[in-house]
Amino acid sequence: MAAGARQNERQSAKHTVDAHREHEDPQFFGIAQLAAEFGVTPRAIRFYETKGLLAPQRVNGTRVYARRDRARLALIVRAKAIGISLDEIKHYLELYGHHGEGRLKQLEYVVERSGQAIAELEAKKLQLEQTLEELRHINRVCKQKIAARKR
Amino acid sequence: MAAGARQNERQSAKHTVDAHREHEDPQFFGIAQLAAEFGVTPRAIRFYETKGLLAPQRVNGTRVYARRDRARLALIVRAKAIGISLDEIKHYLELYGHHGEGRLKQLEYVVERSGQAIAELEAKKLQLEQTLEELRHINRVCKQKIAARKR
DNA sequence: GACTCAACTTACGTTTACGTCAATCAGATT
DNA sequence: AATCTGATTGACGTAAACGTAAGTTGAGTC
Repeated sequence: MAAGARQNERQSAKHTVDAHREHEDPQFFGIAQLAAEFGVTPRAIRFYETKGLLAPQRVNGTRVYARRDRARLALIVRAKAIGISLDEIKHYLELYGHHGEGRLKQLEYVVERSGQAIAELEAKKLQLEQTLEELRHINRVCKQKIAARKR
Repeated sequence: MAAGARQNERQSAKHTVDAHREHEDPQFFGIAQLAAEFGVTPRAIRFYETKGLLAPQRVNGTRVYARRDRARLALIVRAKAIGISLDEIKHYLELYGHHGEGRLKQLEYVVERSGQAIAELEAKKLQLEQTLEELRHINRVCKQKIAARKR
């Protein structure tokens, strides 16, 4: 992964332009690029867009993702991995978006919502740790039994 | 919750029997009881059964859950809260079931599978911690901004 | 200007995890 | 005996999160 950065080089009229961009961080990304990088399908990314989680610019219809969009996608993928629904993720993303410029009322709202989100995730974390404990116990016990039999 | 233990007392022919059982842990549970205790619907519990996650005894067709079944349900509910699919949960439950009596081959299988499960859950935990960090950051920053405005 | 190729849209199919509804049936109550 | 309660079994419906297929469009290439 993260292989989308260095594409196979081809000779073309714009290779000099490419050359002087070679060591910059890419500013924009295509849908397939991001899909490969984050291990999701382009279809999924378009789906997130229909759900209002992403809003890339269009260039003649083609989606062009800026680094902000890339960051949002990263958040989406991580949140999904934890088991958060897209609807919830949307709320989280709104938190990420609005904590810069808002009025006092808005800031307070963000504090409240993010507080809630933190509490919920911490609860999940506890559950997760407990299941992990139990699995580790099983693992340990079985290993001991195996060792006991080999003697 | 956990209110299923003390039911409203009623006068009946077996109140003496009830009396001498009053301070024991209940051995068996009904479907509605467990549903209330774990915050799921009876229909969901039956659904888990069709998926092979539970196998309560039947008394004239009525489901009667022993403490083992109750424990399994507890595991299911916890695992679900983390975002594990029922299919995966089924595998986990098989681990819980078989780590007592198995042959060496089976023990080794359990060690391997539980090792995998542990690795996956630890990955999830890392993701979760990162999202938590970010949310805490947002929360902190917003609180500071609010404090700054109030001065 | 035809071709290619990637990306687009529209629409329908699929899987997971249930909910809802209807009919039924066993036990307990009246 | 009739009724009421609580549980059971299908059958069907639904929402989320995509996948798949079919046809379209736009940007470069020859």
